[in-house]
Formats: sequence, structure tokens, C-alpha cells
Amino acid sequence: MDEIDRTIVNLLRTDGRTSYAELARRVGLTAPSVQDRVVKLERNGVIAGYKAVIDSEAIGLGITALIGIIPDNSADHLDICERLRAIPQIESCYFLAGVECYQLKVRVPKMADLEQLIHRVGAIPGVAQTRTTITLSTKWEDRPQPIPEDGGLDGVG
Amino acid sequence: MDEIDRTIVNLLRTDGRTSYAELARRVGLTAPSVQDRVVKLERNGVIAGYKAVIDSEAIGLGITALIGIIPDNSADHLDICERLRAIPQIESCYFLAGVECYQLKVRVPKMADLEQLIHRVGAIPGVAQTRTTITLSTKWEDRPQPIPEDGGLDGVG
DNA sequence: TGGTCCGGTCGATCTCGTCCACTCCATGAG
DNA sequence: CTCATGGAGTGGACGAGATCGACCGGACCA
Repeated sequence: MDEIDRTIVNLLRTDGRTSYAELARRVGLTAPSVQDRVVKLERNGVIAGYKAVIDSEAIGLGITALIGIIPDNSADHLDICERLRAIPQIESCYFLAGVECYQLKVRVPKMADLEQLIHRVGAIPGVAQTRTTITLSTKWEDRPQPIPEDGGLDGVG
Repeated sequence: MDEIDRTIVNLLRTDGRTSYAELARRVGLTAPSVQDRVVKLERNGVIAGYKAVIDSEAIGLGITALIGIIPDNSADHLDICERLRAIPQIESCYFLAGVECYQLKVRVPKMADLEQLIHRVGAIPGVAQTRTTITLSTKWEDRPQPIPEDGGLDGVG
């Protein structure tokens, strides 16, 4: 994980469809060697995949909400996690240190769908309470930040 | 935005580097017509871009936290938003309906960096209080969900 | 009936991805 | 010092993909 790798990662993070040829021009290497580096970054898990960024509103998922989950004493976290995973509307799921042990980011087309979703989450065994906050607007999301100098615990592979 | 467009979007959302030729095979069209559709989806803003998914831990950003911001009465939201935007560690920023008017998702290498970041956010004029929650683990993040049938308010273009 | 638009196909051409053989250089053993 | 070794990069060759223009057929409308 040297300066060139960081540059490659940053370029791909900004535009995941950048061709090897273009990456090669940017970092001053040839396409095959850049490809070699990218493959290694993928294998080491630094690059976990590639995604098109979709405008949620444009595909009819205009409502975004954050749902916090407060568990009861009997809560089986593994079970809760699995049941949450089965709900497709949950885009992200974090396990937290706090009263609310999970926070979910969900997207739905209409308020009625959100209501139904909240009921479904609240009905999971071990969930004592949920706390939902509507997002009025997303200022930005998944903005790439610079990679720290010492970035890369190389020792993965 | 028909069934074919939805399939294309779903494929690209799962693997943003899928070639036009491959997309064409999947949806039963030829490469040029698929490319045509993708270009239109990009122009309509349905596809907002492409990103490599990077493992934060692998690049030295091992700590993820959520920071809620409670404003005071004098808060100038535009100003707060701009000052937040200038902080690179803030990966996502949502404007919320609730006591906490913003929620930030941040990533830092070390606890010391988080502490410093919290002080920086807390020092922004109009910020009365912050509430930070450490994420112990990310169960999943940015998982694509199926596009609703009526998805696509076409009327964009 | 005929014109026009939209979306698709086909074929040609250029670029890109990918494989392989070779080079260069740093390292370490004899 | 010399030689083997392995990692990283280069250059060429070839197949696959991207991209452009010309053409085709159905829907719509005067």
C-alpha cells in the first residue's frame, strides 16, 4: 500500500468505472501493472467491490429514516441481527455502544411503508422500543475521505 | 424506466464494473442499446456515479462513529452545514426532523482523532451540544434494495 | 398513405483488457 | 564478487469490449 496504491484507490473511489488504461495514465505506469495492483487490492479486501450510486428518489424511495433499536433484557443479538437482515428496506445496520444497540438506515416509498416497517421492527423478539427519526434532507452521503498516510495494515495477505 | 432499466440498475448497483456486453447478455439486448439506456439513466440522474467500495479498516480508518448535533436557538443551518462540509472525516451528513438536527457518520484512525473531531464539531457556532455513539460493528452498509414497481418518476427529463 | 420519432440491430473500427515473455533491481547465499 | 531468486514493471500480441453511423420496424399522427 504505497502512494500509487492510494492514488488508484482514490481514483476508483471517485469513479469506479475508470479503465485500467486511464488509471495507468494517471499514476504513470502501464495498464498491466495497474491491473496487477488492483487485483491485489481486491484480493487483500481493500477494494471490496464496485457499485453504481443510485438516486433513491429517482427510483421511488423518496423517504429515508433512521431507526434506533432499544433491546430488552432477554434480547438475543444474533437473532435480532438475522431478522433485521431479512428486511430488505434496511439499507445499513450498525451495532452500537449505547442504549440503542442498533441503528438502521431505511428507505421507503411512502410514509405508510415506514409505519409498517416500524411495526415490523418493533415486533422482533428482544426489541423493547424503537426510535425513528425522519431525514429531511441528505446533505451528502458516502463522501470519500483522504486515506491516512500509514493507511494499509498490509499484513492482511 | 421499465423492467429492463430496473434490471440494468440492479446489476450495476451490485457490480458497478459490469461491462455493457455482459449487461446486454443479461437483459437480452445488444451492447449499443444497453449503453444507450445506461447513458440515459446517467443523464436523468438515476445513476449518479460509480464507486469502488473500500474497506475502511484496511485503509486505516478503523473507527466509525455517529455524531448527533443539537443546535441552539441562534443556529444558522446553512452556516453549520458549510462548516461541517469542510471537515473531511464526515462521510455522511443528514439533516433530521428531531432534537438533533444533524446526524454525522464519521471515520477516524484512532480514538484521539475522534475526540479531536468531536471538539471541532462542538466548537461550530450554533452547535449547543453533540451526542456521539461509537459503532462496535457494521452489520452491513449500503445494501441495495429492490426497486419498487412504480419506481421512476420519469418526469425528470 | 406517408412522415416522424423511438428504440433496437448490425457491422466497422478503435480502444481496452489480458496474457506472456522479457527486463530491471534488490536481496541473500555461497 | 558472482550467481540464483523473487517482486514489479514493460512491451507486444491477440481477443473482447466500446462506440459510432447506417439501417430497420413499430407506434403515433396528420
